[in-house]
Amino acid sequence: MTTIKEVARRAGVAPASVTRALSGHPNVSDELRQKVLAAVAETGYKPDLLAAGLRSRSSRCVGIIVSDLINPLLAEVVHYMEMAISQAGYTVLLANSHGDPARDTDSVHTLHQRRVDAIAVMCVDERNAELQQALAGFPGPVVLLDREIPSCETASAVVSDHYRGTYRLTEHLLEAGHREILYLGGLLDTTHVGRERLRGFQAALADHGLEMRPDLLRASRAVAQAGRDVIAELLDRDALPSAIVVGPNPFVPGVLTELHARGVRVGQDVALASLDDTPLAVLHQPPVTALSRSMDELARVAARLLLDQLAGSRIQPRTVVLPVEVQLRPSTAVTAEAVAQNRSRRRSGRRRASGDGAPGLRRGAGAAV
Amino acid sequence: MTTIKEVARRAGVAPASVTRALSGHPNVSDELRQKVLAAVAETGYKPDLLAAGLRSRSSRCVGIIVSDLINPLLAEVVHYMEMAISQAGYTVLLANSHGDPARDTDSVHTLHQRRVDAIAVMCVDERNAELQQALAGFPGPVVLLDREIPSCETASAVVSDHYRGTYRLTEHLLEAGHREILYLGGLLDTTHVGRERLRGFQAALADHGLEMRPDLLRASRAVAQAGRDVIAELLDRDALPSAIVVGPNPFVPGVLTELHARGVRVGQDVALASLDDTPLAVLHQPPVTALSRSMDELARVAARLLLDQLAGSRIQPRTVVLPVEVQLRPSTAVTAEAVAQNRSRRRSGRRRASGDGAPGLRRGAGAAV
DNA sequence: TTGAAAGCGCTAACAA
DNA sequence: TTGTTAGCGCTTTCAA
Repeated sequence: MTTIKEVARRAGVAPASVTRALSGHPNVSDELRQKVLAAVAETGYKPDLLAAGLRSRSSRCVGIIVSDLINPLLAEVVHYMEMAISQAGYTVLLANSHGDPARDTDSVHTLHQRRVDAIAVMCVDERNAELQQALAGFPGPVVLLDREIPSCETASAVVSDHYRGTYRLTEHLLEAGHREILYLGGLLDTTHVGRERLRGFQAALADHGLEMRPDLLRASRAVAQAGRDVIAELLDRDALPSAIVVGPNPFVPGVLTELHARGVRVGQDVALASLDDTPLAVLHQPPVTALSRSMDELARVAARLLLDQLAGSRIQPRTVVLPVEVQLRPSTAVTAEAVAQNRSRRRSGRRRASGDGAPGLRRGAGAAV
Repeated sequence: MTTIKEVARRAGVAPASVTRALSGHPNVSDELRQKVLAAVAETGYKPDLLAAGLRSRSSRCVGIIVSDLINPLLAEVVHYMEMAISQAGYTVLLANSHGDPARDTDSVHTLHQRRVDAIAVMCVDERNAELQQALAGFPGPVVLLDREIPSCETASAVVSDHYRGTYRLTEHLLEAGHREILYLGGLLDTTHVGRERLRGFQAALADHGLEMRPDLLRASRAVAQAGRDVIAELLDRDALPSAIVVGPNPFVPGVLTELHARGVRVGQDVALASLDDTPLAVLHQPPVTALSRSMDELARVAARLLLDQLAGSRIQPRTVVLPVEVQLRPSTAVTAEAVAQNRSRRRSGRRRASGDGAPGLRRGAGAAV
């Protein structure tokens, strides 16, 4: 590997002049620059960024901590953040927590040791005290994405307006007469997302004179099987409510799979709404009502915040709230009353044609409503 | 930030002894180790990995180049690779090419300059000469994922058996009597995936005495809109064939959207198969036949190859081929004959109820087959 | 088993 | 405008 010394020797100049010529230093003569560029071209010299970082005390790297890259929505955020970050001349160090809060903390330490200039955080558990401490000890700017850590005063945050989105989605169900609504969320209190969504759901219920029923509140890590299990269990107990609000997008396939398997018709025997929008929600028959938001925008705003702070503008850390849209689709175009009728009609239909293999609500699940 | 000097001073030992104590050097007395560990605990010392990397000539970082992280399948590979790599004590540098071949090359240079110990490559265009040259100039191990660069003798490769998978999928359609099959692929010759899939498709045709019809071969970058456009154009020309093979998963939503919009019933008015499996393919009504493979396994095998080479076992670079499964589903459970019948029945049906707004094949698309 | 010295490759600070 | 010198924080080498 050619070093700066070798280039300097060939060009007949000092190593520092090579640095200056290559880094666009203002006071460099054309002649010197020519000599240096020629020597660089000859040798194929590429500066060692490890050494440069050590000396200049800036690695020009940004760390991204993500709770679970297998979630396409989070992958999308990383995608767009990487775009903005690399465009600004920084390289991304990626740390994936795989749903384990301890890894969040480890990642901050590792990134710190690798001397990244800034960190973007989509952690598993924002309440984790060790994580908070590790972030507080990190010297550079920190931006949280859909997370909030009030204790961490050096951190900016970009969040979607999950409260408002979920409130309006729930309101839509309540206005269709639904009084028993299953809320199937991710971990409810580890992140801003989980917390605000549940808060929006509860507020909408309260404004319609309803309380959250503990038996209709389910939460678990955002893995597909969980969605399936919850629906299966409710159907087994003949306790499927007339409407379902399902949170993190990994649950959606599981919920739909189990409903199909049991012959429960979405949009007829149950109303279904998702708090994340996906191609599946759009293309399912019937299409599924969902909350949508721009992960692109989330990423761009977060990257801008980080890069501005890195560029030295002494911007105060701040919180940006981005809008969430309700995408109304046929899966919720059914009133509670219609759900009850559909279920009882199917029940009696099955009785008439008893013993046939046609799919239908098992064990008269409609009676539970 | 505490440095090794400060720790050494506190422990009353030499800096080199701190390194030895912390790095598990064999010849270190218990006493010295205790003193060092105490000083480390007191100060919260964390070694500067930039400096360590500079001196030891190994950054303990691995670069991953990915053509487009927004593709959930690629994100999944990155997810599992990161898992294996970080478990081995390495940190991942992520470089996303956003579909631009020039960025592939840039990324290799950047990662090289950042002194990563190895590179995993899912590039946009494996034929790119600059990329090949950049990879050849990289001193560490290189592993290609679903890519092949014969010229690069230092690179291992892990590929899925796209040829065999696509062959069998196509055979399945041919056996149902389909003779006009649209092949809607990604860029056909820039990667092993694209090339092998097309080769498998053509081989299956050839073995049934058919040639590839240029008007039934479409290719474009793997973005959603492309799928939609191709179907729209074919329907506009009344030229939709009886079966469709659609390649990269981003096309699938577009294809389905357009078919739905035009009232073409998948599995009745057209047979549809996808070369990538997704939750959408599984949960679509009717479910869509697709090729599936384990991205998890792909990633693990690739990571193992890289890490083994890093661990010094002088393994020859080699190519590993992983299996691809055909998931038969109802979307292809329709013969060419049935497609023709369905289309003409719908056509006459529409004629009887002419002028109504019901969805149906426009302009008698069935006649084209 | 431990310490002292050197130096990885670069850039900042200062001097010319 | 350019060169010289020093040193970022660590690990390696060599000597004790």
